[in-house]
Amino acid sequence: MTAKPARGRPRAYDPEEALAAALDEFRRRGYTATSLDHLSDATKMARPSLYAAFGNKLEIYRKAVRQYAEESAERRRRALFEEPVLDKGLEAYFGEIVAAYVSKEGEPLGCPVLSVISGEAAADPEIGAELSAAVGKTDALFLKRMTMAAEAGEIAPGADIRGLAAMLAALQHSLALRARAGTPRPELQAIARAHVTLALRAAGAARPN
Amino acid sequence: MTAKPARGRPRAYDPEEALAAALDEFRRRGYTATSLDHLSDATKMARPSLYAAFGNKLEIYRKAVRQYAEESAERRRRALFEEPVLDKGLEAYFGEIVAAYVSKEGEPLGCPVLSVISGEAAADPEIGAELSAAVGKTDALFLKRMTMAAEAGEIAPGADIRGLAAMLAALQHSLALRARAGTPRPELQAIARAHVTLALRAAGAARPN
DNA sequence: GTCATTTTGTACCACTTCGCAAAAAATTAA
DNA sequence: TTAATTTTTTGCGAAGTGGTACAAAATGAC
Repeated sequence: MTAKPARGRPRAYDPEEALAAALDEFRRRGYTATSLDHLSDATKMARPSLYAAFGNKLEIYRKAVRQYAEESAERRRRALFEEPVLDKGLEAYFGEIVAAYVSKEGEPLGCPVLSVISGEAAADPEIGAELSAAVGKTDALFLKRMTMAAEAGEIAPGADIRGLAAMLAALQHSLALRARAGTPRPELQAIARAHVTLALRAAGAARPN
Repeated sequence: MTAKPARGRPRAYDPEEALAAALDEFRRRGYTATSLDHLSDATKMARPSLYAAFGNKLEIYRKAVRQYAEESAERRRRALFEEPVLDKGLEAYFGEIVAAYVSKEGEPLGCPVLSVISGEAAADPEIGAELSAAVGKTDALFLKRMTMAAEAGEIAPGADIRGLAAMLAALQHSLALRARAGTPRPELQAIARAHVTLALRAAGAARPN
């Protein structure tokens, strides 16, 4: 990843930083309310540069989300799967989720996807697809983990694997929404813990507490 | 509620119909993406009439939501409380929720509040308050119902009342989001049923099935 | 009919929106 | 130096934004 010497005028911005700044802007304002001028200010790139580098508004958003997902979601996936004990894996996963849904300054901003494009998803098919894909990925993740847990005998035989996965996804959706509504971080953590505990009890799991 | 003879030129619109049409527009497009022109078209009211009748955009939205809430949320509240058996009450409640989150034509549009203003809630304090209030009302509703159930001995003594209430609220949040992402009605129903069943099991409730 | 009253319709305001064309600047290669 | 290449900068344009002023229209009261 060393910088190539390039040929023409060197670019005055770092694409990764720019996309991170753009995502932050989207996260604060919502998709539609974020204008290219806002993005231009946040990234310190002139509008035509933005356009040349990333494309139109939707493409900027998509690229910003992809960068975020590759960095953040991967860490969450590991938290969920590299811990063999289901209870602890879920604890770690939702710890990462809560951390991701709160800004560095502590503001509960919610999810860069769920909390940001929900409003536009019904009217714009492309954005609808984006939201649907995000939901689907989370579902698949939990379904896989619950299947693993069932095979490992961590949850009662005959338990409703799909239902349990959906129940955990619901927690994630709820955390995104609550964060967006301003619920502070400690409360989000408490909600996550209680929900996981109850879900495991419903699963007939080996009692953690 | 009979129409008063009034004095000046009679209004050419029905306020209730206009607010319903406005809410539908908000629901389809999201808050920011819905312009006064869109509302003007949908309600067949000229923009100045809209303004004179309901106020600015945010007030139009608020009044449209209030009308929806008074009509729809009241029915849900009754479904939840007038059925003494917890299981059946929850079934009825979420049946109403799913119905409300799908349009008459069958399009899964989500919640007129949760799915519509989530994007704007972080940037605009007034909208943030609106979202927060909506979340809080649902929480209070479930908390009250679970407290009743505990007193009636429908759930295990010492059960986590707050946690269970939050878990049911999470289902509602998840249904709003999934509907917004295009999940068809039968699937929403199935998700709701499974979630309620699992939540009741976690509560140590009298087994329904 | 005439007046007061209320709603409607037309037109407009200042501002913002996305997107782009074209020129200027900064660099490497020759 | 000159040429080639890439990025930045300036500025524009057509459309849309929320909001409003003001005259025209439609009614009941007198």
